[in-house]
Amino acid sequence: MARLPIYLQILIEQADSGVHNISSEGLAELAGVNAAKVRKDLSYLGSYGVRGVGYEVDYLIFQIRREMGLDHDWPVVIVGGGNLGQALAGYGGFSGRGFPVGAIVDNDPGKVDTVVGGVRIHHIDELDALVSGLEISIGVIATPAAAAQEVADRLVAAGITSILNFAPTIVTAPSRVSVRTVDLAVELQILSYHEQRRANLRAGSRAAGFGAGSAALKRGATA
Amino acid sequence: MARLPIYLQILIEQADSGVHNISSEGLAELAGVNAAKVRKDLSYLGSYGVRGVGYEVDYLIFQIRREMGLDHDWPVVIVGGGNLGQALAGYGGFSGRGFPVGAIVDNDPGKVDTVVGGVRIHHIDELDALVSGLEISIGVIATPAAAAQEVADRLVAAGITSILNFAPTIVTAPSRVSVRTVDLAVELQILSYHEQRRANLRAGSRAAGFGAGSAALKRGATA
DNA sequence: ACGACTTTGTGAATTCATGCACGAGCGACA
DNA sequence: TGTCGCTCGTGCATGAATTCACAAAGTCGT
Repeated sequence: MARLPIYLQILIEQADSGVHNISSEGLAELAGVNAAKVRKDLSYLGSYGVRGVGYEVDYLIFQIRREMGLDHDWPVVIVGGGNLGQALAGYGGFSGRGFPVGAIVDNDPGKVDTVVGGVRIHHIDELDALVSGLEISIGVIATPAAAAQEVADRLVAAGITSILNFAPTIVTAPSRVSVRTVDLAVELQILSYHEQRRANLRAGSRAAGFGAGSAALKRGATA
Repeated sequence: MARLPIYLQILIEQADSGVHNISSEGLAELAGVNAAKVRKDLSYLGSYGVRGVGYEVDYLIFQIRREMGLDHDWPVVIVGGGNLGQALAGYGGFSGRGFPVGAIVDNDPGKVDTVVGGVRIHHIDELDALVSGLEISIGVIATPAAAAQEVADRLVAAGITSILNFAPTIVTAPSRVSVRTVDLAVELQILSYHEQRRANLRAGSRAAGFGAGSAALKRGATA
């Protein structure tokens, strides 16, 4: 499930705060979800809870880590040494959480041999060698949108089986390859949508005295 | 819905390629979803399709933009002038898509007055003035996890109504404020989970000759 | 040692999202 | 102008996800 990382994060925070046991209710509270959902999610991993007591934080962390494959590092290769690529390489949040940047590649010869975040940029033609040499299975696309699909194809050809795409475009890959796209602007657009809905609601309730502001505006605009 | 930004993106690409009309089927194909889903999603905006023909791309773009509040810019304030904050400020993907960086603030006096991505860093104490002066309603948290909640509180106090949180922790805010957390490492963890599942499946089928690799491993580890 | 209390794990019910199938409307063409 | 073909909009069924509710199982106090 996509919620396991969230639980894991909370559990680690709790462990750091010296908490040894946590109930499904407590965990649900911190994660902002339903307690039964937490129990179902965790029961999917096996029966690691103790009735009347709760879950032992450390053991649960261990089990989630194991289930998610976080009991060892997964080196990643970043494609694209531009603004975003450099930021990701310099951003400590990757290495610090089990995803060290094994390599950075770019197609611009001018960028090759530059050092970013302690890692030297290689030419993209060396991708295959780097991937097999460092046993990398995760690739990060930090290129402009226009290049994203071609990069994805090259990553797949090099043997990558998981792709994290930051380019604002949809990339396709064979079904055996996992692809996740994170478009930072899309996240903002979703917030903008909420802002707009709030604005519509305010306008709607002011104008018509009822709550269906969005629908009212829609009809009003087309009438 | 969370799919509108994806449709929008595809539609803009199509418009740039000179396409004037698109059917729900065509759009579904490009978005990698079901055609009926596309029609339902779009019908939620109103009846903007023409039977027998499809949807007029430009008009649909206009309508989605309007519905999502993307018909005008939403300036954002970035809190945190560190690695990530600088990267976000320098990353063109924000300004280019209607979210110009109106201001950057940091609590480190040493960073104040530095210029990043064309924007000068202010001290966080000026947050209120900047937010009201520039009519900013979206805040971006690019600080370490430990500071995130306090920053969120200050953003809310300053009048921000939407928060995009890049810190790897859960931040809470009043329900009138929208919060989205994007934890880059969590995205990688989800990929790692898929990698692990693939590995488990391979191991499971090799060892036992059936597909329930994950469950088999689980029982094996606890027995 | 026993009973009261707490919390898990899970079957059942409900809600939500998805996909199908088809009627309705529009353009094209004779 | 009438008919045919195409595609939208949407009621209905199916399936997944979420929530409820409760028995089983454990701890703690006496």
